[in-house]
Amino acid sequence: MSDTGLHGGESLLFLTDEQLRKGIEAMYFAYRGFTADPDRILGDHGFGRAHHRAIHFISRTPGTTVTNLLAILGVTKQSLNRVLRSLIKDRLVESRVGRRDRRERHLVLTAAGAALERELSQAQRARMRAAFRAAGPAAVAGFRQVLEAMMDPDQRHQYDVLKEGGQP
Amino acid sequence: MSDTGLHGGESLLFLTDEQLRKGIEAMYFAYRGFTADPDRILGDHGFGRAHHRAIHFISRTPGTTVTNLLAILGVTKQSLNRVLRSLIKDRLVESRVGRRDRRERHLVLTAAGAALERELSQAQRARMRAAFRAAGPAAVAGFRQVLEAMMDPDQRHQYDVLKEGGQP
DNA sequence: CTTGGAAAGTCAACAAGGCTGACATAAAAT
DNA sequence: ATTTTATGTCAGCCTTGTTGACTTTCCAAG
Repeated sequence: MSDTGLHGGESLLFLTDEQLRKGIEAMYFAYRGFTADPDRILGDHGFGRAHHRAIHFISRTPGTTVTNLLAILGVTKQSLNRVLRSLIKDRLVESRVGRRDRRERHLVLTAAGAALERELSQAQRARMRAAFRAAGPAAVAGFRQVLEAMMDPDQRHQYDVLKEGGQP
Repeated sequence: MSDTGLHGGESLLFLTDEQLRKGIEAMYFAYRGFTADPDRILGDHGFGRAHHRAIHFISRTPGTTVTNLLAILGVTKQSLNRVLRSLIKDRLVESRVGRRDRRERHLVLTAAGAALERELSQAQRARMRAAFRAAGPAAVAGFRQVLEAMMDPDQRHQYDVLKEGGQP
């Protein structure tokens, strides 16, 4: 652990149940704000949050396979498949049969898909930017530290792979 | 449009699209960790996340009315009613007719309801505590600042009312 | 080469929990 | 007496999760 520096008679007041409860409620209300703008946009286009997640991660790692996406999203392939099918039908995502392994489907956004992705991520970034700016760089660093410590190890791994990787 | 507003000589590197994207993904993966433990417990008991939210806020403000809960949770009364009905049927929540205003229903947890609430909140606090401890007090302060800045104003108001209030 | 299993993806059906709309009742407010 | 408010209920729809059964494709052991 990151040298908690909590020994001797140090104050652990930030670990009281009361402080934890505030953290829990902050997480709950903030997440609703976090998803509010994309949800509105998606509703206008006739999609849901599940579509957003697929679009986001396909945009992040173009050409990813269904199995890969499954690991990131942590849902069943049947559930993902339904979402993917509607995105493909509406020409936002293209599914390409793998060249080496023809069982695989490689997923990429079409121009229309990329346009929706931009619309969604711009809205979400705008809110995040406002929050970051209001809180300042030091707070942002703390925010990220706590969130990373809160992830399940598996999810944390998915996050880390994306974190620095990006599109090479 | 990275580096939206570099003025003066100030470094706004923490507001680049790349940093914002990491914040967005951190929020997504962390929220999954945040809900993972309660979801497991709820599944064992045959309830869902919606029941958890109701139980949590009834526990926080015992005797609260349905309308009040509606404002906090931001769902329709039909949706909340379905959840409440099953909680009442299973004797986790008690609905008491208002004394002053007999249209109102005041909601309180039964002993069984309080027991489940403890089980859920202990699990959730344990994870939050581990994350807080790993990140340290300064990070926790930043975490809360960013989350509060990310809330919608209405939600922020609900949060503030609860924040200091507790049970009077 | 064949065959048997594993991996990738698809289809069908069900459940939870959102939503809207319409309506009922009781009590408070005017 | 009338209107408004708080609550509850029925019916029906949608999204998004689930499990089970199935096909296609690949690969490796015989």
